[in-house]
Parts: sequence; C-alpha cells; structure tokens
Amino acid sequence: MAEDWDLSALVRSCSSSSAASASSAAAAPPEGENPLACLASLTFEDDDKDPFGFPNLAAPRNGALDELRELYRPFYPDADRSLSRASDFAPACGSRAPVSPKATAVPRFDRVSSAPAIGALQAPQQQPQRAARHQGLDWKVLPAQQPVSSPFPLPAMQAQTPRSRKRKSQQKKSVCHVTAENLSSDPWAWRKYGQKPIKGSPFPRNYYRCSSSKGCSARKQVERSNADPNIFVITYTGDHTHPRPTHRNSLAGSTRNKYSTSSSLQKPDSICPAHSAPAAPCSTSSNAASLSPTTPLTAPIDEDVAHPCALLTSEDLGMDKDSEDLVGDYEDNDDRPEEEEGEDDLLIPNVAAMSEEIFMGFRELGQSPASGDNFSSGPGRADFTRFSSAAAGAGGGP
DNA sequence: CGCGTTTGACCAGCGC
DNA sequence: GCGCTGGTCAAACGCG
Repeated sequence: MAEDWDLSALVRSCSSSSAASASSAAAAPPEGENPLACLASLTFEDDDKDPFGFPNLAAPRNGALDELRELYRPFYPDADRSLSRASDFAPACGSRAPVSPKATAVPRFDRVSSAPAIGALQAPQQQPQRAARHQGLDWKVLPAQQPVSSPFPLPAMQAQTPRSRKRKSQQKKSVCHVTAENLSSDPWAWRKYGQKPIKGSPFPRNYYRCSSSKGCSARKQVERSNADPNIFVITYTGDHTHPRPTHRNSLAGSTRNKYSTSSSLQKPDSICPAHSAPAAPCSTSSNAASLSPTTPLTAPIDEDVAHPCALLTSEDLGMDKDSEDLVGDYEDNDDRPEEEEGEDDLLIPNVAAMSEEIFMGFRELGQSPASGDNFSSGPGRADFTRFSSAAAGAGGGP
C-alpha cells in the first residue's frame, strides 16, 4: 500500500497529516479541496473569536514573524518590509475578524482570497502564505476573473469555457503546493482524463476532472515540482456545479492504484521519497505525478475533513515559479477589485451555503462530533460541520 | 456493467 | 504564418 501513490491515497494521507497543518492552512485554502482540508483541521469551535482558527496564526505571530523573516530573506530581500506589514495582516487574520456573517462563516477563505487586498499585493500574500507555510500549507489562489456564482467554490475558477482550450494562463486558477505526504485530499471525486509531459519538467502533468457530476466543470491539474519531487503542484480550475459528494462515486476503477504506466514519466521511487511516507494509501508518488484523485472515498469524510494541505510554498520549494508567477501576475494586477470582491464573494457565499447543506447531511449521518470522527481520521479534526463550511469553500478539490 | 485509467491524437492558444 | 506547447477528447483496457 505504501507504494500506491494514487492521488487518492495521497489525499487520504494528507488528510490525516494535515490536521496539524490545517490550522495554518486556514490561511490558504482557496479552493475546494485543499481549502477544506486545511480548514478541516482547524478547530472552529474553539475559535469563537476567530471563526476560522486564524487566531492561531495570529497569536504566534510575533515569533512567527521572525521566523518568517528568516525564511523570507533568502527569497525576498524585502522581507523585512513585507513582514512589517504582516502586522496589518495579522489582525485581519485573527482578532480582527469581520463581524459580518460571511466573515464569520468563512473568514479564512476570505483571508486567503483577499489576501492581496489586505495589504500590499505581493507582500501581503506572501506573508499569509508564509505563515501558512509554516503550518505546512502553501497555496495560492489566483483571483477569479469573475465571481463564482456556483455554490461550490472550488478552485475559485470557473470554467468559463467549458471546453475552451484557452490557455490556462488566462483562466483563473488556484494553485497550491502540497507535499506528497499531504497531497491533497479532496472530497471530490476526480477522474483523470489526461496526462501530458510538460516541457521543462521531468514529471508529467495529470489532468483531472470532477467525476461527481457530468456537468461539473471543476478540474484539477497535478504535477510534481521540478525542484522538489516531493512537492506537488495542484491547480484547480472551474467550479463544481454540485454539492460535495458524500461518497466518491467511482469505486470501480478508481481503486486501481496501480499506476503502472504513468510511471514511465514519473518515477516515484527515485523521485519520491514520499513513498516512504506513509500515509495512507498513498499512491505511489509516481503517481503523484500521476496521482489519481479519484480514489474512492470510502471514508469520504476523512478526506473532507482532512485536508492535506500540507502545502509548501513554492518559494520554499524553490519551485514552480510558474505557478507563482501566475499568482504574482494576478496579484500584481491590481485588479484586486476582482480578487477581493470576486474571491471573497465567491468563497464566502458558497461556503455559507454549502456549510448548511453539508451540515445537514452530516447531521443526518452522524451528527455529533463524535461521529465527526468518522470524518476525521486524525486527531485535531475539527468539528466536521465546521469543516463543511470550510470545505464547501474548498471544494475545489480537486 | 459501470467507472476510472491509460494513451495517442486532435485542437487551439501563444510566441516568434 | 508557422511551430511549439498545453489542454482535451475518445477509444481501449482493467478492475471491482
């Protein structure tokens, strides 16, 4: 099993491991899955003050800043400056949570998506990210060009052109870096529809589409980072047009984690130490490259809850400048209005709506937090309901 | 039988 | 306008 690197496997594993990092993740989960997962780990209950547990981040902040600074330096000489701004951010994250329902409901997403808005475009975002990173999370959301109308916010992007082959660069996407261990776990069922070698990268990119619903335009791309094979770059695109599945539908084929073929491109062994990592049913890292997210969610909840967002920042990884660039582009663009508005709106609303639905569903299933356990495999799993809300937003998952 | 994965081919955007 | 590259489609295949 350890060898199986299916995405699903990864996802699962992530979920469990993510618990800890999840709290931090809160900062980032833009899309569906990750975001959710991240949130999942958060304990909202305690966070009355901060609905999303952001407080954690904020609290330690002082010390964290220093750390962050250190981390930053190599990458960003201006780190000091940026960090200083962090203070601005901090309040937002934690104590200064907006009172509005939205805010309360999904403070986190907000934060994430609006990060740019918060302070400086770049600096601010980075900060949050960094913080997240500390926690193990790293993801970036590209501002959606338009607000997400769909109830399931996923990746923040809407596939505007269902089949448009527009270059993604133009589409909105959320990108997150995840370690193989934490590889994302999304509640969503994904079906792989393509794999392509990417120029400049030894690892192929895998394309997944949401299989929960035929009409769902949500898509996910998974590729391994050149810099660090352990890290996977997950890009979510499009929105889910349906509620999160309680169970992953596909059971049949999905289980086949055996990635024999893809291996050609991705050699897990050599590449992915993660294998050793255990995690759950991680599919082989190779797969990571070829990960298969579709994995059946036997324990749907687990995934949901768990969001593996042990994401790494691209910076950390030193990888994927592309993705960063993308993000940066957006950030740079002071289209912020869109970002802020769009993303925030998107995430929040969706989450709220979703949360309710989800909650209901969960309640039916089991209700109590205890039952929540089902969802959360790991300790630290926050109340599922909370997750749900978060998850909803996160949905993206890929 | 249903669903997911694999894989080659096709299509379209982008850069030169 | 051409070529490159990325993204998607669809047939074939495998597994439960």
